[in-house]
Amino acid sequence: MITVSIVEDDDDIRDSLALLIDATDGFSCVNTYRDCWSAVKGIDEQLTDVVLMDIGLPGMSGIEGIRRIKEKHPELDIIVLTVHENDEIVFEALCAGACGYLVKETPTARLLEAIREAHHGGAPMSTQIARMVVGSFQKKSEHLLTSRELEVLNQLCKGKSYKMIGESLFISEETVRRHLKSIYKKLEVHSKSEAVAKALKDKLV
Amino acid sequence: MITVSIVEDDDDIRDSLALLIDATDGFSCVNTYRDCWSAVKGIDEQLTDVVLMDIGLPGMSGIEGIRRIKEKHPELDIIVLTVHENDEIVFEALCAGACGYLVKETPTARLLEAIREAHHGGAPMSTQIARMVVGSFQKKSEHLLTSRELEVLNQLCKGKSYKMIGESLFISEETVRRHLKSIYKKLEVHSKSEAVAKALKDKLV
DNA sequence: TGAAAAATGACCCAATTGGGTCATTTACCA
DNA sequence: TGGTAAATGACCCAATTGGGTCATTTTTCA
Repeated sequence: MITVSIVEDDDDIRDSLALLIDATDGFSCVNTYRDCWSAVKGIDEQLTDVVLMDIGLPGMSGIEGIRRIKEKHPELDIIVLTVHENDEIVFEALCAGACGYLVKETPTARLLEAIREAHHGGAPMSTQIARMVVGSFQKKSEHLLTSRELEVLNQLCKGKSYKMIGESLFISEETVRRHLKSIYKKLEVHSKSEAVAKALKDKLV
Repeated sequence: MITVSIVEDDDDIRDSLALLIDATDGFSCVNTYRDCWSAVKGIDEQLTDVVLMDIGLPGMSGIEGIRRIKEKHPELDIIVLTVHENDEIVFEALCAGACGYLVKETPTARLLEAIREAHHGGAPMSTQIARMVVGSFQKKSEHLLTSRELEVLNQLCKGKSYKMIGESLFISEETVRRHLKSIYKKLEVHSKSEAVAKALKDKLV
């Protein structure tokens, strides 16, 4: 028996979800919440296996709610159930600790399967979301930097000093400085740390 | 009709995969390769929709092969098909440009579905892999750093100088230095760029 | 083959950083 | 309620960095 909590402000949707889950063999909807505050508090006392969570809620944002719930109960699986298929929100939700992301139009059969999947260590997502997530790993191949500059930037991201980079690449420290100047200009940054931050965030290395 | 290439060094597996795909309605196995070199060259001349790729190959590593193929044909979908369910390799493959990752034991029905899914903009993965991928977004909540130190580190990752961090957090530059010293000791680093690299790689911020 | 791009190296100087020591106040927990 | 951790601030000094200018060689490609 998989126990489920629902966080959803729309009364109709919340009730019909609860009804569906309770009516299905192997599932039990233990409690429902209309906002994040009560969910964070309620789940503390009445823990469930899976949480279905809307994130377009009034009051505390769903993202913050996910963060707080996962903070106290890391083993719990949270599936986001929402109308937003916006890039930013998907990644924020996953970073906050959601393990799955479905749009509300998901057919009930798939929704039940997703709950099962989440509880068994999976990460239920729509195919579009999955591609977005996987795509976020791919490097941006900016032809902006030359290959030598990329090598230097790479070393920089390992925390090396000019001197050490020079030794690694068998060039003088001065040449490292030359490359760095060029890199800074192209990336529009003014310090090592900014360059490293940009390189890692934009997956240049 | 979805066209498929196969890269796989084991003759038996390669042939039976090709046979399966050709025997299925809506699929056509256009060519097969026993190593990455010939695949990179061959796919140039005979482009397909999807590539099934083993990555435990002799010669050029499958990862490098993925990188080279995607470099020339970014629109092509590469599904890794392997026995390795090793963390590192999964992420390397995805970073290199693979859109899906399946283990070789995958039932044929699921494999065909995965090819279809990849071609329609999805990212076919086993449930365990999907969770690994999603899990990689979650922050490591190291209690190592104090909350104030995390704030400072956060600013540092935006490329700010001590002076600017001090202004942002309404503390003196000297106090920023104090926190940085403590952060460096805890993270075992010795420069801003190393700290930024560690913070971003380990998702501390 | 000849121009453009890339890679190499040097010098100067001000600003920033890294590491050391010392000290006070606030917050929290046992 | 008393000790410990956290947060704040200061000074010193050597090393590193960032930005400027200048110049040569090698590679690449039209």
